Amino acid sequence: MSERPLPRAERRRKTEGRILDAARELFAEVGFERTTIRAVARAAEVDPALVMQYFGSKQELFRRAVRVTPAPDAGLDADGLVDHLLATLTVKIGELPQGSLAMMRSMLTHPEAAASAREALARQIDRVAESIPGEDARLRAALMTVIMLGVTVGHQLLELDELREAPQEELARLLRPSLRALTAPPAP
Amino acid sequence: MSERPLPRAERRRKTEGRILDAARELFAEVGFERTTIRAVARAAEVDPALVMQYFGSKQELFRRAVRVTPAPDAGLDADGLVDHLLATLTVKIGELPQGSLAMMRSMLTHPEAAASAREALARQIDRVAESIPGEDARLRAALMTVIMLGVTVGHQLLELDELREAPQEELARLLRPSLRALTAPPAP
DNA sequence: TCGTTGATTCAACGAGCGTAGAGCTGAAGG
DNA sequence: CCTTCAGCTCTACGCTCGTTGAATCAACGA
Repeated sequence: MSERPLPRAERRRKTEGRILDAARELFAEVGFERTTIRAVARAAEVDPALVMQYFGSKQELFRRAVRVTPAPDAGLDADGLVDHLLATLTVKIGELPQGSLAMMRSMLTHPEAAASAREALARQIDRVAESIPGEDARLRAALMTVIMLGVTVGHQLLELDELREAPQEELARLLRPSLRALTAPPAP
Repeated sequence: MSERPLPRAERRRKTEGRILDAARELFAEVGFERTTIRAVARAAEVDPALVMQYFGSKQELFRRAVRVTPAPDAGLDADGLVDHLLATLTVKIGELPQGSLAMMRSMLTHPEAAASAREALARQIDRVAESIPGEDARLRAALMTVIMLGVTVGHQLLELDELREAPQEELARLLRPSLRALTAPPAP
């Protein structure tokens, strides 16, 4: 059997990665409160104390695990924006970065996750608002954002049958008019 | 000072009510996990053991506290339905029954709250689906429901500034076209 | 080769939790 | 007035959690 001893640095990197993966998965599945350091350690096949040594606290582990990548997208016109949002939804359905799921799972019950979610949503609202014209663009952008939030929560976290069973393109097709309705100021 | 000793039955009723009110408030504010029996007891000015005596377990206290009133509404046509949903939103903004908030707060992290939320949403989807025509009525009803869910979560639980600042009628006005877009099958 | 250092584990602490059972107290009822 | 009993409190058990400091072990540098 080849028992090549890994170099120290690489070993450390891999272990830390295993811990972070395990943490992300558990946080996404059951949220911050129900995820225990001990369970993370077990899943990563590591001693609980090691998790503390590497990350200092459960809070910090959560912070590191849910680091959400801030969606790099350029300026779009209103129609392109809607397509972009719906595409995001499609991605989400397939395999939304687990870090985001972890944050969303905990955002209603964990103060820091809530703050983090508010921040991420505010960024998204800003981006959307830039792409749509009209007076109350920010408010309409917020509504578009929480609509996407509702769909994602219902689909990914609550796992509603009706949404689970529908193919992704169908969801996008049905949702498009609802989002478009918010890209321009409504007729009085 | 009038120190009229209350009759035993009434005293009991009032105490139980105080406990349930305190529980509802705490569950709505911080969710199931972070709400402790001890904190509920403190808020109700009662001994923790009494809470157990009355409700048997924290789980059962939660069940009793979040009993959600199942919205009595009759058959409506599509337009009436949209107005009804938006009116619900308006009510929610003012003072949504705290039991519902408590359930929603915990639905992502507490298994039983999740089941309860799924059930409530399924009922709502059924009711909405009955009022709209067309082939994939159920799916469209589900989307309308999660849209309302998203708005409520963003507004009531995450307390997004953009939604908090807007008057309720404005929200309803902007949201109406998005919901209407789902009451009929879309043009191919 | 050998001491050093960093990765990893062991064992335990202190706190907070849900919960249980015995005990107290004053209204109810004869 | 005295007994009874329901409403309520006191005290404590057992468990799990996050966290810590010492101990172990293997890779590294000289």
